[in-house]
Amino acid sequence: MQLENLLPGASITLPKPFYSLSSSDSAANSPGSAHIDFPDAERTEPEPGAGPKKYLTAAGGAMMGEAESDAFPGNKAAQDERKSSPVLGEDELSGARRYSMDELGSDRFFISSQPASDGTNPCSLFPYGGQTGPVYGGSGGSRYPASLHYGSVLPPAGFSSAVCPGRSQFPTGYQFGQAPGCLYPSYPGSGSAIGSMPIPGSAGGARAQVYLCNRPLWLKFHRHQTEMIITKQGRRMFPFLSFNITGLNLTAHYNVFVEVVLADPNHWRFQGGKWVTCGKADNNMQGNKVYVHPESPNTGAHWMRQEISFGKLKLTNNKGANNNNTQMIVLQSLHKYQPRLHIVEVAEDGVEDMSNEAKSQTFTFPENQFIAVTAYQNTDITQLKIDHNPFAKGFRDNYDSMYTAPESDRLTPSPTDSPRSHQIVPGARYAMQPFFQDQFNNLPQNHRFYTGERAVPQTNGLLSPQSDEAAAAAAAAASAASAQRWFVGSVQQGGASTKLDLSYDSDYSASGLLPYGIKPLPLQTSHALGYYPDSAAFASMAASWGSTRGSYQRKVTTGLPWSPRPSPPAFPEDPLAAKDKLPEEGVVAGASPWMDTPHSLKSVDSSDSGVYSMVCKRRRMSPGGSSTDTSPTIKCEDLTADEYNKDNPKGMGYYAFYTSP
DNA sequence: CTTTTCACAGTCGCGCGGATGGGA
DNA sequence: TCCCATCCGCGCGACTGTGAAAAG
Repeated sequence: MQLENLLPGASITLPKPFYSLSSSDSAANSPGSAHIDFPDAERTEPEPGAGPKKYLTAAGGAMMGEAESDAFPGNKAAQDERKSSPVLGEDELSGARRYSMDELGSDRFFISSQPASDGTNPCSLFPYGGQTGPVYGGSGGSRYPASLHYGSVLPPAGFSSAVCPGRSQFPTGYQFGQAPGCLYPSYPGSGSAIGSMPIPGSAGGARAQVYLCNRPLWLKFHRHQTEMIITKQGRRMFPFLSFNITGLNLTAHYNVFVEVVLADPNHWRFQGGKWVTCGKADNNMQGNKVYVHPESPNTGAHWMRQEISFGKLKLTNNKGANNNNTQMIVLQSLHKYQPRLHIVEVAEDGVEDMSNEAKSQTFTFPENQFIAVTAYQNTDITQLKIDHNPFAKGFRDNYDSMYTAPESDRLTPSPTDSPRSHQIVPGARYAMQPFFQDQFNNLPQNHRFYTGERAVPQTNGLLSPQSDEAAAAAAAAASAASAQRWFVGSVQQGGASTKLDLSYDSDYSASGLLPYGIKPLPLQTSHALGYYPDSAAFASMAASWGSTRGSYQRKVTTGLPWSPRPSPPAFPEDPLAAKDKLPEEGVVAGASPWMDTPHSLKSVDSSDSGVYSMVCKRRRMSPGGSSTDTSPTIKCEDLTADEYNKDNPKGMGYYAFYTSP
């Protein structure tokens, strides 16, 4: 498919950097900055003195646990911590502003848990709320009203060709892929790309909204600076990109594709246990940067009916792969990239409607950023990949024996003969499982907590195969309706809520998602990489709970003077870290999340920087063969992931939800 | 010394073919 | 006895990270 056909004249814009603007930044630097309210943020806002933190109160919240809670910048505590974090200074190389997007915690993402605290209802957090607040207009000015598009902010004039000369295939004016589609020029802005173009046929100028399905997992990686392997043959991404879309015209046709652009102008290298910049990025890298979803073009109903996964997208460093393999995106090693989702309305025949250049939307999730590598550098990432990627199961430590540890080694007793289903899933954690299960309505456990009152009936339609477009459209419509009912219902039911309700209420009700009917029940589809379950997100979340860090056996760190946490400097303020510590590391103040590392290892790391360096580079399998301290936790992690994967091949984490004001 | 490439072992899903069982 | 459907095992390929070797 020709890109030109897809997007000729498309006004795909470089989304403004995301998360980037702190409250002060927004006010001082970006009068036109988009007021992106990250609904999710609200879920994580801790209410000191107001009882258990929200993300821990409800089963759902607990389940989402770290990934979610960590992720949200809205966390005041996290913000505070971030502001005072000494680690912040580590990013001198990258530049604070440049990576402002990584400062996942700007105030503007802080959505009060109190629906009326600011005099607005949750709706105000979204574009439909009639919000006319400032929207980042782009450094070069946007040709679009700032009140809209995130994905409509055009890059500075001349940017595409001057800065990114690599995208000659794009028509002049088509900034979309400007050169390796450089995103960084506008980095300091915000960005969570939110599509917001009016959709023909949609009353009130509906704008598409995109949810990052496996966001918890992405966040988990993002926290350590995600790395993606690139090979000549092409390597799949993990986590892979998976979205849910709403707000499209049911009958209109769209092309959906992912573009991977440079996230910053630097060349990176892994040194001293962290990523540091070293020189300029090569902007002249040629090669395909776009991966068109194989189901494109298709109707809005189709796209909204199901999760849109890009699991077959492959990354390569083989420049020659661009011409003959549209499934591969050509990247350059040791460069940081930002995937972007594009939705372009096209004619039924797949040809983009040239008459309306505004029919394109771009969505960017900062947590999708990654550094392309030919070999993993950060062992944390390696371990995360191993732990969560089904294809890497063979590399998991004690995969077989992990479940046979003595009872005394288990975190929790196994009351039944099914240790897997218990020891790894402590109450709160496990309680959340039904939440996910419910989304797919495919697990026996569905009925454990929920009965007829659940949203199941409402979702049946969604889950049922649709025979034709009309049905699909109806289903999609019903999707929104049912979703909304579901969300609202759980909120309105208040105290009568089931665990699910609690979780949802806690996590979403005040988030502002309700009014827009997030799709809580994506259809199960055969194409969605069942063998690549999104449940990894779930697994990642579960894995992050409790004292399960030992399994990672990171060699980095603990004794390092500059930071207890060798996480990339780009995320010194990552609220993930702050939040992460709350539930599982609070006991050891200032301790690394990986403090469970065997002592022998820690001592080595802390005493010898040279050794440390090496250690950081190579993952160690069960150091010392001592599994007593880690096995149980490993079990927990893998078990959770495994169990969930088995039972819920389509399990999806909660969504990251981006919309524009 | 850093980065890239390659072969390797492990897991998993899928397809094929044979075995089995039921019905005509 | 034949036909058909189902089940099961095997082999293949896809995919993963590892670790050594090669390349720069």
